[in-house]
Amino acid sequence: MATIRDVARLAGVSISTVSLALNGTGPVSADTQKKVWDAANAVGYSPNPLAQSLKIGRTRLIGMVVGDISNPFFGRMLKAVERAMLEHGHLLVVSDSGVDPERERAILETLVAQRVAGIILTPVGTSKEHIEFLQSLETPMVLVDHKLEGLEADTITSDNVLASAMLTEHVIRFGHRRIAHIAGNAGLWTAERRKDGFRSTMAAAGLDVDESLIVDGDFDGERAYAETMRLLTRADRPTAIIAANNVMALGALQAMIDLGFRCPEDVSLLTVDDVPWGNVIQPRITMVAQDVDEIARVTSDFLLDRIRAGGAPMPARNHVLIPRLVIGQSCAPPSVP
Amino acid sequence: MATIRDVARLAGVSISTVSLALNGTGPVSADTQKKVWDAANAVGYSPNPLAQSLKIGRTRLIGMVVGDISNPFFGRMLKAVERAMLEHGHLLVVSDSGVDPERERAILETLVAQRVAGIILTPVGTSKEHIEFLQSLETPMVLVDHKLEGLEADTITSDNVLASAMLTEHVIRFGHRRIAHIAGNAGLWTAERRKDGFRSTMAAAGLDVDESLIVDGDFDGERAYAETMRLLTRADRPTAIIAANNVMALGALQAMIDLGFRCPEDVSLLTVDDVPWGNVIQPRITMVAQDVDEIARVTSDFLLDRIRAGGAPMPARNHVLIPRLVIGQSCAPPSVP
DNA sequence: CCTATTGTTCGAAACGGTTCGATGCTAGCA
DNA sequence: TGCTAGCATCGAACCGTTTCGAACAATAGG
Repeated sequence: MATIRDVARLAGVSISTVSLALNGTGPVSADTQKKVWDAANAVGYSPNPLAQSLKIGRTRLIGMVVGDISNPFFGRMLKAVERAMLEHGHLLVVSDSGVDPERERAILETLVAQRVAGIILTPVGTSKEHIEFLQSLETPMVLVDHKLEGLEADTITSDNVLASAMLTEHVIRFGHRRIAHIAGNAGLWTAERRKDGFRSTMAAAGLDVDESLIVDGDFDGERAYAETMRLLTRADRPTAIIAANNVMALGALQAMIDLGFRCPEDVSLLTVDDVPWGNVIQPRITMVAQDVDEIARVTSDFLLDRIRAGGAPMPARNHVLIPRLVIGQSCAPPSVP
Repeated sequence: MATIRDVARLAGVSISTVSLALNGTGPVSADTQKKVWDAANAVGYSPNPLAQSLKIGRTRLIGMVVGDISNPFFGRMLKAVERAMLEHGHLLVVSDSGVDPERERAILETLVAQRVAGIILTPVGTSKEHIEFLQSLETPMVLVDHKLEGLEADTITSDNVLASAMLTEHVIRFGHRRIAHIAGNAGLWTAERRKDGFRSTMAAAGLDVDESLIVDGDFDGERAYAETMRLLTRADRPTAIIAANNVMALGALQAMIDLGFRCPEDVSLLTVDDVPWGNVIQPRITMVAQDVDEIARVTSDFLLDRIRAGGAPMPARNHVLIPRLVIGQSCAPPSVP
């Protein structure tokens, strides 16, 4: 591969002049400018990003760390973010933390060692040390989906309380009283907020919350399947289920089907987050949807702004998405009132 | 961040000795060894990968370029590959070529400039120049899903002819005669082979192939939706549809639902590739499935082998997956024989 | 005619590692 | 005792850039 020296030799100037000319930094006379560009084209020169990065101290890589890469919700976001970043000359490094704080931390350390330009993170660690660790990172960072109390950072989140409140409100209006909630990982901000929204709406409607109907599904399809099995085989089974995310809703639906329950005739089902190919799934599940493209756009914008700022202190911004209720066919009045 | 010089100073040795000791290359006495390690731990040293890569000439990054990142099939593969690579100290850079050869080429050039250690590619370019371009790359590379005639490279593919042959055979046995095929992008190896399998099986069964029933769906859900709409509103509509991939099958199913056709009573549907959450979709679609984990494993193994070989010539290996027919409830005898 | 100014260009020092040839030292052997 | 091997360590070059202060020529001002 041609180096800056080859260009300098051919153009008959020093390598510093080549650098100045090609980067447009520093004053260079018009004809030198031309000589250098011609030489660069002649030898097919393109600068070695490694050498540049070593000198500059940072690369043009962006690290993206999420809990579960294979969640299709993430896939759609990934696509939009990747495109936006590529337009600005950034490449995307993706990693899966497997919802494991230890792993998340190890990956982040690797990314920082790699001198990535910025980090997009769906944080799963919530301990005090973990937050201090995140705070200590110099790298520009935006948090998606979760928010961490006590961490000063840009965030893009949904109004999670509102999201599950909307679902709860909706299903209550159908006359349901025994409503189950399949929650996400205990301790995770998003999961807790959705739980809060469920509880407070139930309370506001004057309904007792049976704590045994709030189960932990770990944002995982299999786990949700098992928990739903357990819920629906109880004598006092719930008449409606609200899942805290799409994957768990599908797990729950699977369990219903396998047990021979009809949805919505026997059990109503609602979920937070869009379901992949939701409209070919029967019944169409009633949900609150988030605009993935909006998330991707804001995430990219926030991060690019911070990168441009070059580490200069910036007030943390917080973008809250307003969820939208999408009515499907998965809700009906309870069969046994 | 601590550099090798800090370690050398603290340990009272030269930086070359530190490098030798830490990397285990070169002879180092036992107590020097210890001094160096202690010093390294004391200052919290970790080598700068940029500096290493600049010297070595390659990074520990792996580039992965596919046609559509957001395809859930890819998401599952990504997860497995990322994990395998991380275990070997590699990070994964993902890119979406959008099934555009120009874009694919630009991305590959960027990756090569970045000195990635290896490339996983789902190639979409098929022109002669494109193949020559790929051949000219020095970087270790494996091709997934598609194979390019005339390109000497490791490949992981399905027996695509067999895959669609199995589906065609299956649906013929139900008594169908007018069978449509929604194919992938014209010219793409995988798409053509699947088309071949369809045609040859029809011919072998003594059935005429109505060429107007073979439509181009570009491996795209929306496109497939539109084409299915067109197919099913014809007077001589087909009684069965074979989609060349999962996303197109879902698009086709959506079209059927929207037109008020019942599946399988009115139209049978079959597909190549697993469908995300296929078992909650009604009806369960009959398909030939590929083992994603096997693809991911073999892909990682092939690439890691090549990276280990350090660019030394190796015969190209070719792994062919045998597809497995998974019977669903989306096939029935034709309603109008 | 000398100096100050301006506009270009250059040399050299980083950035943080790896690697190879040279060097110093000790031990073994004649 | 002198010579050679062999082991451990070191110095320096190098990977390919950026950047900064210095040098230089030409022009303007006094």
